Amino acid sequence: MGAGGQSVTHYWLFKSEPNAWSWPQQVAKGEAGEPWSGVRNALAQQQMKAMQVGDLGFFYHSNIGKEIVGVVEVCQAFQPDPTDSTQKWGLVYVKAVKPCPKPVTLAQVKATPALSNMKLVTMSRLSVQPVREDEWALICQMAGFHG
DNA sequence: GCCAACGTTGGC
DNA sequence: GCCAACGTTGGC
Repeated sequence: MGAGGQSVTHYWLFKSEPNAWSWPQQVAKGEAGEPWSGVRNALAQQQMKAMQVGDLGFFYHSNIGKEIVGVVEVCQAFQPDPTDSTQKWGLVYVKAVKPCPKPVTLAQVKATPALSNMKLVTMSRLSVQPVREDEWALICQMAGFHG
């Protein structure tokens, strides 16, 4: 990638309460993926607008678990959210890529100085967040991924 | 179950 | 257009 600079993969983090939508449910959707509907926050919305097919994201369980449990890939770009009658909000589709061999907990993230600027720490209520490339690489290591 | 953070709403 | 009140999210 990189030639022309427009196919660079960007990294994200999607939060979900496992009560409402869990990693196993996401995995069960397979290649078809799942519309990430219901986001009603302008900042989170901006992130989804900026996403491109092929971008990767962490799947984070909020409230219960409080850990990054897997990796998802954006498989459909930003489009209107059919659950929104005001036509104001949109969504992207994400599909499960792989589970984390070792889930990375919020406590671990907070205990890691290099991750202390993550939105997960500094803007804990933002449900869709950008992740820097160096943060992505480090968390992948911590999660037990190689390469 | 509590509380802090923060976005949204509505009165002025 | 400001700001107080309120609701929601999410960590603890």
